[in-house]
Amino acid sequence: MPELPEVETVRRGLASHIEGRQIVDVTLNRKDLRFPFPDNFARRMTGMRIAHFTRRAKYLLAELHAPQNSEAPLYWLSHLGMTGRYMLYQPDGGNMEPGQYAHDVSAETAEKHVHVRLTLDDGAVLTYADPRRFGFMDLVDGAPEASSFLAHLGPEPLGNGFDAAMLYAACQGRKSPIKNVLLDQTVVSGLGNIYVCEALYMSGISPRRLACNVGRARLERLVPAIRTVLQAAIEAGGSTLRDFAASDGQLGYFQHQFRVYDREGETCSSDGCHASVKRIVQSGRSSFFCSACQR
DNA sequence: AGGGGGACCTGTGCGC
DNA sequence: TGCGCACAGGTCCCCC
Repeated sequence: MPELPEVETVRRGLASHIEGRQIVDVTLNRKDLRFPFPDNFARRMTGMRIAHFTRRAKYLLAELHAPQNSEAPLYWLSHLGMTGRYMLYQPDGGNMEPGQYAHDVSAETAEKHVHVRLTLDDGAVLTYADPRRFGFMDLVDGAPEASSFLAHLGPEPLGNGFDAAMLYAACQGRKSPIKNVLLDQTVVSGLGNIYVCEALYMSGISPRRLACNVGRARLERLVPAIRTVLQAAIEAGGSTLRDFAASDGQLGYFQHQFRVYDREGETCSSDGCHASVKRIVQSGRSSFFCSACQR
């Protein structure tokens, strides 16, 4: 469940429960996901304490420390691919699954694809399920930003390094559609198909417009639109977290409403517009937009 | 060098 | 009810 807001929701949901905990057991049900697990993955994780659980783009990062020693930390990196999901089974029965998503398979189906199981020192069990196995995990020694997975990522879209000036620079000479540029994780990292469609709709820019033909004024609208769309989705995820906290994990489906994504044929939701939402395919992926509002 | 298309997987939902 | 096809949040890799 992959875009930045869902990954951030997973991070927020799990962080307070796993930070400070020691990993007492790691079980792998297979030797690979998208890539093989690194050598001695389970052995290297076992006994470590989870100090911080953070996010970079769509990656989750756990900083692990060996107890009673001050060696440099080890970083556990994971990416959810398209269908990865974490479940936390707590000893008091307050189970939780943060960050569910509209296209998820059922919980029962996900159960059949649990590939990793961590037991923590408070008795909680953290599982990772991933039916399509596009997700992956790695262990990183030293600075995680130097990892080959993170080294080439562009700035965080919600951070200070992302603004209209840098996006304008990135668009110069780019003959591909603006949509493709926004999906390029080396330009800005964390956006995916859904929120790019939503942000382009919100800022009135056609997904087909070539990046080199998007003027400064449009980019000045696009950047805050991206931020607004992501923030709203994170807040919607946060509201589901509260539902989960009060339940046994069966409630709180991710209810974020999309304005254009997956709404082909529906009437455009902009005031006074009676056009219908179109779907086209760009670089093999669906784009949803209003050809009247977006130019 | 940049960009497009295929590959990696399984599940789901639709039309016939 | 069953079968086949299209499609799904991502990104890596090859080839033009």
